[in-house]
Amino acid sequence: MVRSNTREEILAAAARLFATIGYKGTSLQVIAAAVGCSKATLLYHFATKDDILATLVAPPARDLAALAEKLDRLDAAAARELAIEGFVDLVLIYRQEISLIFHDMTYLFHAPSFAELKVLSERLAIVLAGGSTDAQALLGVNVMMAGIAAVALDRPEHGDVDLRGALIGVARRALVTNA
Amino acid sequence: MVRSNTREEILAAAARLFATIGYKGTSLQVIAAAVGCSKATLLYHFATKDDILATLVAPPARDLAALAEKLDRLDAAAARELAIEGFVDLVLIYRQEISLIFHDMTYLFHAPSFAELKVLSERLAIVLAGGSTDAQALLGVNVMMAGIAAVALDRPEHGDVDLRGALIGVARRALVTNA
DNA sequence: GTCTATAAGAAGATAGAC
DNA sequence: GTCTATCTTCTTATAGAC
Repeated sequence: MVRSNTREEILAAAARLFATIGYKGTSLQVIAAAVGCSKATLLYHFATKDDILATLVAPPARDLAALAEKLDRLDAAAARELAIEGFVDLVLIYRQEISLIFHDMTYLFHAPSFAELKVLSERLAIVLAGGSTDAQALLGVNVMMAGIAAVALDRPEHGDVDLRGALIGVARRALVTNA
Repeated sequence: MVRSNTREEILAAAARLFATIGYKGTSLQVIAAAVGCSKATLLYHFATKDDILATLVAPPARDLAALAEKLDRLDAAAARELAIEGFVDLVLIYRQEISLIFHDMTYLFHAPSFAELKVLSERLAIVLAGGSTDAQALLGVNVMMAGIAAVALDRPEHGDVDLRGALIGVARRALVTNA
Protein backbone atom coordinates (compact mmCIF):
# COMPACT_ATOMS: atom_id res chain seq x y z
CA MET A 1 0.00 0.00 0.00
CA VAL A 2 1.28 3.47 -0.90
CA ARG A 3 0.71 6.36 1.47
CA SER A 4 1.73 9.97 1.71
CA ASN A 5 1.94 10.05 5.48
CA THR A 6 2.76 6.56 6.73
CA ARG A 7 5.10 8.01 9.29
CA GLU A 8 2.32 10.07 10.88
CA GLU A 9 -0.07 7.12 10.80
CA ILE A 10 2.50 4.99 12.62
CA LEU A 11 2.93 7.65 15.30
CA ALA A 12 -0.83 8.02 15.76
CA ALA A 13 -1.39 4.27 16.10
CA ALA A 14 1.59 3.83 18.40
CA ALA A 15 0.50 6.71 20.65
CA ARG A 16 -2.95 5.19 21.07
CA LEU A 17 -1.64 1.67 21.68
CA PHE A 18 1.24 2.66 24.00
CA ALA A 19 -1.16 4.77 26.07
CA THR A 20 -3.75 2.03 26.46
CA ILE A 21 -1.77 -1.20 26.69
CA GLY A 22 1.68 0.14 27.53
CA TYR A 23 5.00 0.23 25.68
CA LYS A 24 6.08 -3.29 26.57
CA GLY A 25 2.60 -4.62 25.94
CA THR A 26 2.51 -3.24 22.40
CA SER A 27 4.42 -5.21 19.77
CA LEU A 28 5.56 -3.91 16.40
CA GLN A 29 3.27 -6.56 14.96
CA VAL A 30 0.23 -4.95 16.61
CA ILE A 31 1.21 -1.43 15.52
CA ALA A 32 1.76 -2.65 11.96
CA ALA A 33 -1.66 -4.33 11.94
CA ALA A 34 -3.30 -1.12 13.19
CA VAL A 35 -1.63 0.93 10.48
CA GLY A 36 -2.12 -1.71 7.81
CA CYS A 37 1.51 -2.21 6.90
CA SER A 38 4.36 -4.61 7.69
CA LYS A 39 6.81 -4.56 10.58
CA ALA A 40 9.56 -3.84 8.08
CA THR A 41 7.80 -0.64 7.01
CA LEU A 42 7.71 0.49 10.63
CA LEU A 43 11.43 -0.07 10.84
CA TYR A 44 12.04 1.78 7.62
CA HIS A 45 10.49 4.92 9.13
CA PHE A 46 11.94 4.44 12.62
CA ALA A 47 15.28 2.89 13.49
CA THR A 48 13.94 0.96 16.50
CA LYS A 49 10.79 0.56 18.59
CA ASP A 50 12.40 2.86 21.15
CA ASP A 51 12.80 5.46 18.41
CA ILE A 52 9.01 5.55 17.94
CA LEU A 53 8.60 6.14 21.66
CA ALA A 54 11.24 8.87 21.76
CA THR A 55 9.61 10.63 18.80
CA LEU A 56 6.24 10.60 20.58
CA VAL A 57 7.59 11.94 23.85
CA ALA A 58 9.73 14.72 22.37
CA PRO A 59 6.99 17.34 21.75
CA PRO A 60 5.42 17.23 25.24
CA ALA A 61 8.91 17.26 26.74
CA ARG A 62 9.76 20.34 24.72
CA ASP A 63 6.55 22.11 25.81
CA LEU A 64 7.11 21.13 29.43
CA ALA A 65 10.59 22.63 29.26
CA ALA A 66 9.13 25.85 27.85
CA LEU A 67 6.56 25.96 30.66
CA ALA A 68 9.26 25.39 33.30
CA GLU A 69 11.25 28.27 31.90
CA LYS A 70 8.25 30.62 32.09
CA LEU A 71 7.63 29.57 35.70
CA ASP A 72 11.17 30.49 36.66
CA ARG A 73 10.45 34.12 35.94
CA LEU A 74 7.40 34.39 38.25
CA ASP A 75 6.95 34.60 42.03
CA ALA A 76 5.68 31.49 43.85
CA ALA A 77 1.97 32.35 43.83
CA ALA A 78 1.79 33.43 40.18
CA ALA A 79 3.97 30.49 39.19
CA ARG A 80 1.59 28.09 40.87
CA GLU A 81 -1.42 29.50 39.06
CA LEU A 82 0.32 29.20 35.71
CA ALA A 83 1.63 25.75 36.63
CA ILE A 84 -1.88 24.44 37.27
CA GLU A 85 -3.28 25.72 34.01
CA GLY A 86 -0.12 24.86 32.11
CA PHE A 87 -0.09 21.30 33.38
CA VAL A 88 -3.77 20.73 32.57
CA ASP A 89 -3.27 22.17 29.10
CA LEU A 90 -0.25 19.94 28.48
CA VAL A 91 -2.24 16.91 29.58
CA LEU A 92 -5.16 17.81 27.31
CA ILE A 93 -2.98 18.52 24.28
CA TYR A 94 -0.76 15.47 24.72
CA ARG A 95 -3.12 13.17 26.62
CA GLN A 96 -1.96 9.97 24.94
CA GLU A 97 1.71 10.78 25.23
CA ILE A 98 1.41 11.82 28.86
CA SER A 99 -0.66 8.77 29.71
CA LEU A 100 2.05 6.58 28.30
CA ILE A 101 4.72 8.47 30.22
CA PHE A 102 2.88 7.83 33.48
CA HIS A 103 2.01 4.29 32.42
CA ASP A 104 5.58 3.30 31.72
CA MET A 105 7.34 5.74 33.99
CA THR A 106 9.45 3.13 35.73
CA TYR A 107 10.60 1.71 32.45
CA LEU A 108 11.03 5.06 30.72
CA PHE A 109 12.91 6.83 33.45
CA HIS A 110 15.72 4.29 33.23
CA ALA A 111 16.43 5.49 29.72
CA PRO A 112 18.94 8.36 29.66
CA SER A 113 16.80 10.43 27.26
CA PHE A 114 14.11 10.67 29.95
CA ALA A 115 16.31 11.94 32.74
CA GLU A 116 15.56 15.48 31.60
CA LEU A 117 11.83 14.76 31.65
CA LYS A 118 12.08 13.51 35.22
CA VAL A 119 13.92 16.63 36.32
CA LEU A 120 11.37 18.87 34.60
CA SER A 121 8.38 17.13 36.20
CA GLU A 122 10.01 17.40 39.63
CA ARG A 123 10.55 21.11 39.13
CA LEU A 124 6.89 21.48 38.13
CA ALA A 125 5.84 19.52 41.24
CA ILE A 126 7.73 21.90 43.52
CA VAL A 127 6.10 24.90 41.87
CA LEU A 128 2.66 23.26 42.26
CA ALA A 129 3.44 22.71 45.92
CA GLY A 130 3.77 26.48 46.23
CA GLY A 131 7.55 26.44 46.19
CA SER A 132 7.79 24.17 49.19
CA THR A 133 9.51 20.80 49.29
CA ASP A 134 7.34 19.74 52.23
CA ALA A 135 6.48 16.04 51.96
CA GLN A 136 2.76 16.45 52.55
CA ALA A 137 2.40 19.25 50.02
CA LEU A 138 4.32 17.21 47.43
CA LEU A 139 2.10 14.21 48.16
CA GLY A 140 -0.97 16.22 47.19
CA VAL A 141 0.78 17.40 44.05
CA ASN A 142 1.73 13.91 43.04
CA VAL A 143 -1.76 12.57 43.60
CA MET A 144 -3.17 15.38 41.51
CA MET A 145 -0.67 15.03 38.66
CA ALA A 146 -0.93 11.25 38.38
CA GLY A 147 -4.71 11.34 38.76
CA ILE A 148 -5.26 13.97 36.10
CA ALA A 149 -2.95 12.25 33.66
CA ALA A 150 -4.70 8.90 34.24
CA VAL A 151 -8.17 10.38 33.83
CA ALA A 152 -7.46 12.50 30.76
CA LEU A 153 -6.89 9.49 28.51
CA ASP A 154 -10.37 8.12 29.21
CA ARG A 155 -11.99 11.26 27.80
CA PRO A 156 -10.80 11.47 24.19
CA GLU A 157 -14.07 13.05 23.00
CA HIS A 158 -14.69 16.74 22.72
CA GLY A 159 -16.26 19.03 25.28
CA ASP A 160 -12.70 19.88 26.29
CA VAL A 161 -13.67 23.34 27.48
CA ASP A 162 -15.65 21.78 30.32
CA LEU A 163 -13.00 19.14 30.92
CA ARG A 164 -10.31 21.80 31.18
CA GLY A 165 -12.29 23.73 33.76
CA ALA A 166 -13.17 20.60 35.70
CA LEU A 167 -9.57 19.41 35.82
CA ILE A 168 -8.31 22.83 36.91
CA GLY A 169 -10.97 22.79 39.60
CA VAL A 170 -9.89 19.39 40.89
CA ALA A 171 -6.25 20.49 40.82
CA ARG A 172 -6.93 23.66 42.81
CA ARG A 173 -8.89 21.74 45.43
CA ALA A 174 -6.33 18.94 45.73
CA LEU A 175 -3.47 21.36 46.34
CA VAL A 176 -3.25 22.65 49.88
CA THR A 177 -3.65 26.40 49.95
CA ASN A 178 -1.49 27.00 52.98
CA ALA A 179 -0.90 30.64 52.18
CA MET B 1 17.33 -24.90 46.80
CA VAL B 2 14.76 -26.10 49.30
CA ARG B 3 12.32 -23.66 50.82
CA SER B 4 9.31 -23.84 53.08
CA ASN B 5 7.46 -20.98 51.45
CA THR B 6 8.52 -20.75 47.81
CA ARG B 7 4.96 -20.03 46.81
CA GLU B 8 4.81 -16.95 49.03
CA GLU B 9 8.22 -15.76 47.85
CA ILE B 10 7.03 -16.03 44.25
CA LEU B 11 3.93 -14.00 45.02
CA ALA B 12 5.95 -11.32 46.83
CA ALA B 13 8.47 -10.97 43.99
CA ALA B 14 5.77 -11.00 41.34
CA ALA B 15 3.72 -8.34 43.17
CA ARG B 16 6.71 -6.03 43.36
CA LEU B 17 7.73 -6.57 39.74
CA PHE B 18 4.23 -6.41 38.24
CA ALA B 19 3.58 -3.17 40.14
CA THR B 20 6.77 -1.48 38.98
CA ILE B 21 7.34 -2.73 35.42
CA GLY B 22 3.88 -4.06 34.58
CA TYR B 23 2.47 -7.50 33.92
CA LYS B 24 3.51 -7.71 30.30
CA GLY B 25 6.90 -6.22 31.08
CA THR B 26 7.70 -8.85 33.69
CA SER B 27 8.82 -12.23 32.36
CA LEU B 28 8.81 -15.49 34.30
CA GLN B 29 12.58 -15.41 33.86
CA VAL B 30 12.82 -12.16 35.81
CA ILE B 31 10.53 -13.38 38.59
CA ALA B 32 12.50 -16.62 38.88
CA ALA B 33 15.76 -14.68 39.13
CA ALA B 34 14.30 -12.46 41.87
CA VAL B 35 13.16 -15.50 43.84
CA GLY B 36 16.30 -17.49 43.12
CA CYS B 37 14.64 -20.46 41.47
CA SER B 38 13.94 -21.72 37.97
CA LYS B 39 11.05 -20.88 35.70
CA ALA B 40 9.89 -24.48 36.00
CA THR B 41 9.52 -24.07 39.76
CA LEU B 42 7.27 -21.08 39.17
CA LEU B 43 5.10 -23.18 36.93
CA TYR B 44 5.01 -25.99 39.46
CA HIS B 45 3.40 -23.65 42.02
CA PHE B 46 1.21 -21.78 39.52
CA ALA B 47 -0.42 -23.22 36.42
CA THR B 48 0.30 -20.17 34.27
CA LYS B 49 1.66 -16.63 34.52
CA ASP B 50 -1.94 -15.42 34.54
CA ASP B 51 -2.57 -17.64 37.55
CA ILE B 52 0.06 -15.70 39.53
CA LEU B 53 -1.68 -12.47 38.65
CA ALA B 54 -5.13 -13.80 39.57
CA THR B 55 -3.80 -15.05 42.92
CA LEU B 56 -2.37 -11.60 43.67
CA VAL B 57 -5.53 -9.73 42.80
CA ALA B 58 -7.95 -12.01 44.65
CA PRO B 59 -7.44 -10.67 48.22
CA PRO B 60 -7.90 -6.96 47.42
CA ALA B 61 -10.90 -7.86 45.26
CA ARG B 62 -12.42 -9.78 48.17
CA ASP B 63 -11.84 -6.87 50.58
CA LEU B 64 -13.24 -4.38 48.10
CA ALA B 65 -16.36 -6.52 47.78
CA ALA B 66 -16.69 -6.56 51.59
CA LEU B 67 -16.32 -2.77 51.70
CA ALA B 68 -18.95 -2.30 48.98
CA GLU B 69 -21.38 -4.44 50.95
CA LYS B 70 -20.88 -2.36 54.09
CA LEU B 71 -21.46 0.84 52.09
CA ASP B 72 -24.80 -0.46 50.85
CA ARG B 73 -26.16 -0.38 54.37
CA LEU B 74 -25.34 3.32 55.02
CA ASP B 75 -26.87 6.60 53.88
CA ALA B 76 -24.99 8.62 51.24
CA ALA B 77 -23.04 10.91 53.61
CA ALA B 78 -21.92 8.16 56.00
CA ALA B 79 -21.16 5.87 53.06
CA ARG B 80 -18.91 8.50 51.53
CA GLU B 81 -16.94 8.95 54.75
CA LEU B 82 -16.41 5.20 55.07
CA ALA B 83 -15.63 4.94 51.34
CA ILE B 84 -12.82 7.48 51.62
CA GLU B 85 -11.18 5.80 54.59
CA GLY B 86 -11.89 2.32 53.25
CA PHE B 87 -10.36 3.11 49.89
CA VAL B 88 -7.22 4.62 51.39
CA ASP B 89 -6.85 1.64 53.73
CA LEU B 90 -7.23 -0.80 50.83
CA VAL B 91 -4.59 1.08 48.87
CA LEU B 92 -2.19 1.08 51.80
CA ILE B 93 -2.69 -2.61 52.61
CA TYR B 94 -2.53 -3.77 49.01
CA ARG B 95 -0.44 -1.00 47.49
CA GLN B 96 1.48 -3.23 45.10
CA GLU B 97 -1.57 -5.17 43.98
CA ILE B 98 -3.61 -2.02 43.45
CA SER B 99 -0.78 -0.31 41.62
CA LEU B 100 -0.61 -3.22 39.23
CA ILE B 101 -4.38 -3.17 38.76
CA PHE B 102 -4.22 0.49 37.73
CA HIS B 103 -1.05 -0.08 35.72
CA ASP B 104 -2.48 -2.90 33.63
CA MET B 105 -6.13 -1.97 33.88
CA THR B 106 -6.77 -2.04 30.16
CA TYR B 107 -5.16 -5.42 29.84
CA LEU B 108 -6.69 -6.83 32.99
CA PHE B 109 -10.24 -5.68 32.40
CA HIS B 110 -10.42 -7.70 29.22
CA ALA B 111 -10.12 -10.85 31.29
CA PRO B 112 -13.49 -12.14 32.49
CA SER B 113 -12.28 -12.63 36.05
CA PHE B 114 -11.80 -8.89 36.38
CA ALA B 115 -15.27 -7.87 35.30
CA GLU B 116 -16.38 -8.09 38.93
CA LEU B 117 -13.50 -5.85 40.00
CA LYS B 118 -14.53 -3.25 37.45
CA VAL B 119 -18.12 -3.28 38.67
CA LEU B 120 -17.00 -2.96 42.30
CA SER B 121 -14.71 -0.01 41.62
CA GLU B 122 -17.48 1.76 39.70
CA ARG B 123 -19.84 1.27 42.64
CA LEU B 124 -17.21 2.70 44.97
CA ALA B 125 -16.73 5.67 42.64
CA ILE B 126 -20.45 6.50 42.77
CA VAL B 127 -20.42 6.37 46.57
CA LEU B 128 -17.34 8.62 46.64
CA ALA B 129 -19.19 11.05 44.37
CA GLY B 130 -21.79 11.37 47.13
CA GLY B 131 -24.25 9.06 45.44
CA SER B 132 -24.39 11.19 42.32
CA THR B 133 -23.56 10.04 38.81
CA ASP B 134 -22.81 13.61 37.75
CA ALA B 135 -19.92 13.70 35.30
CA GLN B 136 -17.95 16.41 37.07
CA ALA B 137 -18.26 14.75 40.48
CA LEU B 138 -17.15 11.41 39.02
CA LEU B 139 -14.22 13.16 37.34
CA GLY B 140 -12.95 14.32 40.73
CA VAL B 141 -13.42 10.84 42.12
CA ASN B 142 -11.50 9.26 39.29
CA VAL B 143 -8.63 11.72 39.58
CA MET B 144 -8.45 11.06 43.31
CA MET B 145 -8.60 7.26 43.03
CA ALA B 146 -6.04 6.97 40.24
CA GLY B 147 -3.76 9.53 41.85
CA ILE B 148 -3.78 7.90 45.27
CA ALA B 149 -3.16 4.46 43.81
CA ALA B 150 -0.27 5.77 41.72
CA VAL B 151 1.32 7.60 44.61
CA ALA B 152 0.98 4.86 47.22
CA LEU B 153 3.44 2.55 45.47
CA ASP B 154 6.22 5.11 45.65
CA ARG B 155 6.05 5.16 49.45
CA PRO B 156 6.79 1.59 50.55
CA GLU B 157 8.55 2.73 53.72
CA HIS B 158 6.89 3.11 57.09
CA GLY B 159 5.35 6.22 58.60
CA ASP B 160 2.03 4.92 57.27
CA VAL B 161 0.06 6.68 60.00
CA ASP B 162 1.02 10.02 58.51
CA LEU B 163 0.60 8.73 54.96
CA ARG B 164 -2.90 7.49 55.75
CA GLY B 165 -3.90 10.87 57.15
CA ALA B 166 -2.32 12.75 54.27
CA LEU B 167 -4.05 10.60 51.65
CA ILE B 168 -7.42 10.92 53.38
CA GLY B 169 -6.84 14.69 53.47
CA VAL B 170 -6.11 14.83 49.75
CA ALA B 171 -9.14 12.67 49.02
CA ARG B 172 -11.49 14.89 51.06
CA ARG B 173 -10.20 18.00 49.35
CA ALA B 174 -10.37 16.54 45.84
CA LEU B 175 -13.97 15.47 46.26
CA VAL B 176 -16.45 18.26 45.79
CA THR B 177 -18.48 18.79 48.93
CA ASN B 178 -21.63 19.93 47.23
CA ALA B 179 -23.85 19.22 50.23
C1' DG C 1 9.60 -29.77 45.13
C1' DT C 2 13.24 -28.37 42.18
C1' DC C 3 15.96 -28.88 38.40
C1' DT C 4 17.83 -29.10 33.15
C1' DA C 5 16.47 -29.53 28.60
C1' DT C 6 13.51 -28.42 25.16
C1' DA C 7 9.49 -27.39 22.50
C1' DA C 8 6.64 -23.90 19.96
C1' DG C 9 5.85 -19.46 19.17
C1' DA C 10 6.42 -14.25 19.30
C1' DA C 11 9.55 -10.58 19.96
C1' DG C 12 12.72 -6.87 17.70
C1' DA C 13 15.50 -6.23 13.88
C1' DT C 14 17.92 -7.09 9.10
C1' DA C 15 18.55 -8.45 4.00
C1' DG C 16 17.33 -8.01 -0.27
C1' DA C 17 13.65 -8.16 -4.03
C1' DC C 18 10.59 -5.03 -6.27
C1' DG D 1 8.74 3.12 0.25
C1' DT D 2 6.95 -1.35 1.02
C1' DC D 3 7.18 -6.03 0.93
C1' DT D 4 8.49 -11.28 2.14
C1' DA D 5 11.71 -14.05 4.19
C1' DT D 6 14.86 -14.74 7.65
C1' DC D 7 17.89 -14.28 11.92
C1' DT D 8 18.46 -14.23 16.80
C1' DT D 9 16.76 -13.84 21.10
C1' DC D 10 13.29 -14.12 24.36
C1' DT D 11 8.68 -15.68 25.65
C1' DT D 12 5.43 -19.12 28.04
C1' DA D 13 4.97 -23.69 28.91
C1' DT D 14 6.02 -28.91 29.09
C1' DA D 15 8.74 -33.39 29.84
C1' DG D 16 11.15 -35.99 32.55
C1' DA D 17 15.31 -36.79 35.73
C1' DC D 18 16.43 -36.49 40.56
